[in-house]
Amino acid sequence: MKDDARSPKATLKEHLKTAVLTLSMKPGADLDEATLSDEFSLSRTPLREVFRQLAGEGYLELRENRGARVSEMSYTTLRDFFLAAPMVYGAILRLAALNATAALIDDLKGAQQTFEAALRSGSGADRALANNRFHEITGDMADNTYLLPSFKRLLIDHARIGMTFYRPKDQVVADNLSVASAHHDAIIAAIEASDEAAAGQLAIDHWNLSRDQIELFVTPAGLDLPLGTVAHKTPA
Amino acid sequence: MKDDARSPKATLKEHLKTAVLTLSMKPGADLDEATLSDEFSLSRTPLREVFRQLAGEGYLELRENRGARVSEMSYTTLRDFFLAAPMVYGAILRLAALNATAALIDDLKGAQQTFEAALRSGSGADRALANNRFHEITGDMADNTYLLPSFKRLLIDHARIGMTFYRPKDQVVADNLSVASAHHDAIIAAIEASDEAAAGQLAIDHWNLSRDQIELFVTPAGLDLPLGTVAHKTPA
DNA sequence: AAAATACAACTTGTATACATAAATATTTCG
DNA sequence: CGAAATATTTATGTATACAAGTTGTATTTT
Repeated sequence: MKDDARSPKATLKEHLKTAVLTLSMKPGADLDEATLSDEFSLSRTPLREVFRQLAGEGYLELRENRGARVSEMSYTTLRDFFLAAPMVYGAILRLAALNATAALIDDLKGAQQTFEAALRSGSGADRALANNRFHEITGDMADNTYLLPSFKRLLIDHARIGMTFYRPKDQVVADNLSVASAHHDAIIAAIEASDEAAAGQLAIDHWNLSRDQIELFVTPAGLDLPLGTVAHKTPA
Repeated sequence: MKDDARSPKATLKEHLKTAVLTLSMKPGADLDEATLSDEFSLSRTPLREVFRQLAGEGYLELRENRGARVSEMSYTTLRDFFLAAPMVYGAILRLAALNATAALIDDLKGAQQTFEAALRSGSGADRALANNRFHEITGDMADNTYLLPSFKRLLIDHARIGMTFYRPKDQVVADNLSVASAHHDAIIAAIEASDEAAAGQLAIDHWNLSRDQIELFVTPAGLDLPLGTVAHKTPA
């Protein structure tokens, strides 16, 4: 299924993937066949095939006689995610260090430049997409049929988690992002040097950073307000 | 997509999965839409949707304008497989030991009984399917969205590798199978006791057994025949 | 005789019309 | 009024017809 990038089908697929990753379509949101069919000038038959394919890749969920919706994120998601991610990503980066080709290393450097550009001047969505692209390439480098399916699902929710727990005004968050960018550079170096052990360790470090950021978000420092300031509704 | 088990669509899906797992459809084999459409009294539209879904799960591969074929197994398959399998299966069994419900433990025991019955009197395909079912249940127990996709792909090729490297006449193979069955019993015990460490170790042991059996198959003892027995073509 | 090209048969992709199931609004009756 | 039953509407599932692309074969050309 290597779609021509210009076909309406490929356009739709790209659009939906981006929308899911950037949360512009929220988890659980319903997809209407008729509407999308109109918007992308595509009949329902190929549209539904795209749904099924994206469901297979983990972007959507299909329910019998009830259409498609964006994959849910529940409160067990984060736990499942951080259980699986270090292991899978560690394996991916070790294999990437062993198997990377010169061409893919170039791609990875390009993706990192795009990521840095997005850090400086892009939107949150731009940053999430660029980061996603960077990691996808490491997956290509690892080139293991059996690890990729889980890795790609992790990347989907990695992007969505990043979008969820990002607060642009927060200095700590900004600092974390530049650390993440430094990680990317170190990952490139380890892969280029075929340094399997370093690559594996960087995977762990990278996820620890993500987890720290989420902890900051979930358990913030309490607001410093005296009790008793809650507004009461005036009786009619 | 919880299909009614009686719907022609579900029947087709079941049939194709089984055929792929048991090698009754060989890796790389082409699937003809018209023929299958006839055989399962289903029009091409839903049939193609099933193709796409099975492609998402790793049973089939779709190629633009060239229909579907059964997923290939290449030279690198075995290597990729044994790289990923111990890690993923180890994680699955550890999580299964932590999360298994009583209902699923019952299911697992039932699957193991079916497997033993197949060992005694079933065909190679029966055995592969029963074994596949057993491991699928451990995946359900682990209940981690991110690990399951890779695990399920591993199970597909585990079944196919088992079918490929099985020789019914060989005593060593038969012995290995009864060891495998003993592993299953030990796995059930570890899960029931919530013994995470034991479960993880059993995963390793189980794959080592598989790998040994394949080595036996790939590098057999040479045939003991003298040189010089090659027949020459008589000149005309 | 070998290569190139044009044609024909077949396969896949898409659109549309129809069938069926779910959701919603309406009516009926307690 | 309110709850249940029923009609209406809307959305999903399937079949079929047609369009577009691919493959194999026959013919032509060198």
